Amino acid sequence: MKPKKNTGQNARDRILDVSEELFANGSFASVSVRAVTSKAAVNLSAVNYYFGSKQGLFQAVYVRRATLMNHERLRLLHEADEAAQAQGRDVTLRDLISAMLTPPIYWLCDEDKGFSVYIRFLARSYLEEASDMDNVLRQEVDVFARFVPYFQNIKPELSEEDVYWRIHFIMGVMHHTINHLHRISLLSHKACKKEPWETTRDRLVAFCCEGF
Amino acid sequence: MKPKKNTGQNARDRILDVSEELFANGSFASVSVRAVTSKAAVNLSAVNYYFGSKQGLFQAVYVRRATLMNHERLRLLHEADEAAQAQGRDVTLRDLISAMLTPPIYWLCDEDKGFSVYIRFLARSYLEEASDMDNVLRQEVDVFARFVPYFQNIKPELSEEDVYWRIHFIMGVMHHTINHLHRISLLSHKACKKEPWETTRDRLVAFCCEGF
DNA sequence: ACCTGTTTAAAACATACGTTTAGAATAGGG
DNA sequence: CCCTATTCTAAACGTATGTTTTAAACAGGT
Repeated sequence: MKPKKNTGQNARDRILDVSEELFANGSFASVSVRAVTSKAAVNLSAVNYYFGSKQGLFQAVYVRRATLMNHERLRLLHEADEAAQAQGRDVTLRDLISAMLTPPIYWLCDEDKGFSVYIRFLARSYLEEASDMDNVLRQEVDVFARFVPYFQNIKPELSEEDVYWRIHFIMGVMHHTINHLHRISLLSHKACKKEPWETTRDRLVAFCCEGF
Repeated sequence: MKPKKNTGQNARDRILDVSEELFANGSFASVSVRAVTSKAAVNLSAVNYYFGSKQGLFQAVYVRRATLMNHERLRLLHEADEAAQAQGRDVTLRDLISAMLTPPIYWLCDEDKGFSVYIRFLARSYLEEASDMDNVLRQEVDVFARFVPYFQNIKPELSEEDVYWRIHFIMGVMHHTINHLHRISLLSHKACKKEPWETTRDRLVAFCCEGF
C-alpha cells in the first residue's frame, strides 16, 4: 500500500550496492547471482523478486546513478558558459573538456562514497555485450552532443565528424584511466606514484586539450 | 614421436582461431568451452586435451600472436631511428607514436587476416581479471619501456613519470578505438563514416602527438 | 603385421548457474 | 484484532558449466 520504505539500507539497496561493486570488478557473466545475494546477506531469490532477472539488476545498477553524472557535466558546462558570458568571452577548450572529465575523475578518486565503484562499473559496462548496452550508452551520447556546438564554436575549421572523433578519443583516455588507475604503477615500471585526484584530472585535461 | 604436424588447419589451430574470435566479442566467463568446440567442430574434450583447461586456452590465444605485434613495434622504432640518424636528426614524436599505434590499428582494420580479431581480443583482455593478466601485460609494458628514452630525448623537461602517464593515455585512446570502432557511428550520432585505416591511424597519431 | 604414441570420440561427473514456486514472516491501516 | 499487501525464506527445478574418464581410431616407424 505505501509507496516505498526508504529507511536507510533495505535489502534492495544492499543488493544494488553489492552488485555494483562486483560488476565493477568482473564481467556480467562472471558475477553470479549467488555471489551477489550472499555478499549482500539476502535470500537468493531477492534478485529476481526485486529486479526480475540478473539482467534487470544490471540495468538497475546502471540507471541508479547514470543521470547524476551527466547532469553534473551539463551543470559544469552551463557554469562555464555563464562565467564566460559575464566576462564577454568565449568558453575555453579547457572548460569544455574539464566539464566532461571532472565528474567521473572526481568520483573515481573519492573513496568515501560509493560513486568510485560506480565509475568503474560504468567504464566496464562499455565492453558488455549485454544486448541493450547501446541504449545504455545513448544517454551519455546525448550529453556529449550538447558539447559539440561549443567545440565547433571554438574550432570552426573542424567538421562535425572531426569533433566527434576527438570526443571519442577523450572518452578513451578517460575510460582507460578509470579502468587501469589501480595498476598505473605496474604499467609504468613503478615510476608513477599515487597522487591527488586533481593532479590526475589535470594531466588528463591537459593531454586532451592539446590533442583536440 | 614427430615434433608437430603443421599441415594447414588441424584441430588445435581451429580451436585457437574460434576461441580468439569468441573471446574478442565476449568476456572470458561468457564464452563456454562448448561454444568453442562446437563452432570449431571438434570434440568437447579437445580443449582440455590440448590446453589443459579453459584458462590455458585463453593464455594460448594470447601467446600465439603477442610477440609479433611487439616485434613489429620495435622494428618500426628502429627503422625510424636509423632513418633519423642517416639524416643527422632526432627521431620525431610522430615517429614514436606511429610506431606504437600503427601495428595494432593496421591489423585491426585488415579484414583479411585473423589479426583483426586478435587485436580486439587483446584490448578486451586488459579488463579480464584472469588471474595472471598482469603477467600478460608485462611484455607490452617492457616494449613501451624501450620507447621512454626516446621520448625523454625529445622532451627533456619531462620526468619519467610524466612520460609514462602520457604513454598510458595513448594506450587509452588506442584501446578505446579498438573496442568501439564498430559503434563509432552510434557514438557520433551517425556523423562518423567508415574510413580507410590510414585515416583512422592518422587521427589517432595526430591527437596523441599534440596531447603529448 | 605389430607396436607406440598421438589424436578423437562418447559418456559421465560433480558442481554452479538463473529462475521458479509455495509458503512463512512481517508490517501497517481499518 | 483481522485483513491485505509486501517482504523474506527454504527448497526445488531444469539446465549449463568445466573437467575427467574410458576406450576407440589413427598414424608412422620397424
